[in-house]
Amino acid sequence: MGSGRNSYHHGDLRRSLIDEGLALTRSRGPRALGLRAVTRQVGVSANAAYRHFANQQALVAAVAGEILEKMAAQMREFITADPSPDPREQARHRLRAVGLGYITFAVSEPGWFETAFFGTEMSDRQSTGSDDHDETPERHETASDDHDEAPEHYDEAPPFALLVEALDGMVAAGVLSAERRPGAEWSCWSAVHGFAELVVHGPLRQRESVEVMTLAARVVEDIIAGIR
Amino acid sequence: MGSGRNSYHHGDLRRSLIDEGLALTRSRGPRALGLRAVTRQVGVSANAAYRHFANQQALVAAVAGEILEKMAAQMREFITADPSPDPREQARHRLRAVGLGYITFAVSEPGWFETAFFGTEMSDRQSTGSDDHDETPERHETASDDHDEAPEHYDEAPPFALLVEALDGMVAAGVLSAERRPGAEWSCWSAVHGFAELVVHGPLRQRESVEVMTLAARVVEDIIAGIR
DNA sequence: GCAACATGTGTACACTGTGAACTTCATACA
DNA sequence: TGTATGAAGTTCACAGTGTACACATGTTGC
Repeated sequence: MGSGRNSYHHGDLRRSLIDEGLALTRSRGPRALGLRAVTRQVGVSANAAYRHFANQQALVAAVAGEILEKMAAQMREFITADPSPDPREQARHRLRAVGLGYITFAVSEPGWFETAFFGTEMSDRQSTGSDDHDETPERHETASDDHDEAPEHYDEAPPFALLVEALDGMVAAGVLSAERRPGAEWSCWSAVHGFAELVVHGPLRQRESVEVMTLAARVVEDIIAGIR
Repeated sequence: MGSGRNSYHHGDLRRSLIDEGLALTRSRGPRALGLRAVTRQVGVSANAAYRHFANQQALVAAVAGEILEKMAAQMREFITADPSPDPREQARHRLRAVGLGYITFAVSEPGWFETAFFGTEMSDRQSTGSDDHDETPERHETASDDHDEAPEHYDEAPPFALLVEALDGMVAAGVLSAERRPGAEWSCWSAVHGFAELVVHGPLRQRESVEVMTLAARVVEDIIAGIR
């Protein structure tokens, strides 16, 4: 059948829940992504979500995954063709675009950014807090019964892959020496992610976005110069 | 009288709540800092906390403030006297120590680090979510415009002040040019905070701490080289 | 047509933060 | 020496949360 919801069964509830999760987090961040809130919005009972997600965290992880895809897509748009014929300058431009694209996404979609990187942390269940100290042996990852589900693998996330590509391109173009290549992703990722973090819930929060992007350009420039 | 709790009144409940908050967040992060959990641990009713804090966020903010003090203290310990007589090298060493001290704190006290920078975000109340029409009966507004509540001033936080000091020292020592000084704090803060973030809930989470500190040294070196 | 199965509903429970009214105690003042 | 006052802690209540369990409903293979 089509994706209508004219009857008892919904059609594609999983898709609808994720879509509504995207809408909620876009405007109000990860704390708006309650299990009851999402199901209420879709017009379905709260427990219906458990047919498609092991728990709330799994829903958040699924939404976060789609946000990371959107982020990578916007970053790719950011990497337009470079007018410069010099491959050295092209490689540098590409790396710059990766960094600025990352930050641009965080600035223009703070709710999504927050959800992608801190969403699952926000929705943790409590653990009784009994007085004797426990070592918290949690780590129950719900075994990922479904196909997708890559909740915490930032290092496999599409934006990270773009960064790695750009850095490899730097080496290929001869702008970055091979022995300084390993570890460079952590410097770049740290600077760019840290800056986004400062914008989203740090001291740069209420600054004008043009001022923010000026500072962002400085940060990106500095870290590219720093990895050498 | 002393700080005993032998009678109906507690003595210094505010202090005890913060101390217990520090203990809880140290081992289990900001999500363990529930209002009921803290008061239960102290042995007092839940609403007793409201005599000392406007709400849960205020408690978290108070705990976060004390953590930032501890962080700055550990960073200051990290800045030991430099054997080098060269003031240029001293200034650089100082900046390096600020960065590595910051990261070291995050690595050795992840629960505290998370609480200091993300604690208040974790405990936000929801707002009904029905963007349709609201027929909520009269809602008495608490109108708490009265007392301040400034929980988010990272840029006035002690660790940030240490960074600014170190950068000014770089200029004074002639290692950093005056016209590249403005904005340099954002580059450094971004790189260091971003790296700490990757360690605390990013892809570097379960790496050995010696390996983490090796990578940290690289990041700090890169960003110092980058600001020029 | 009917069993098996997947999907959505209803009820219930243990939690949470917080408001309002009540109780206890320490202290200033007659 | 009382006694009013007010700060500090208690109890009760309420709305809201995630989720476990039993049940209802619709789809699909035989």
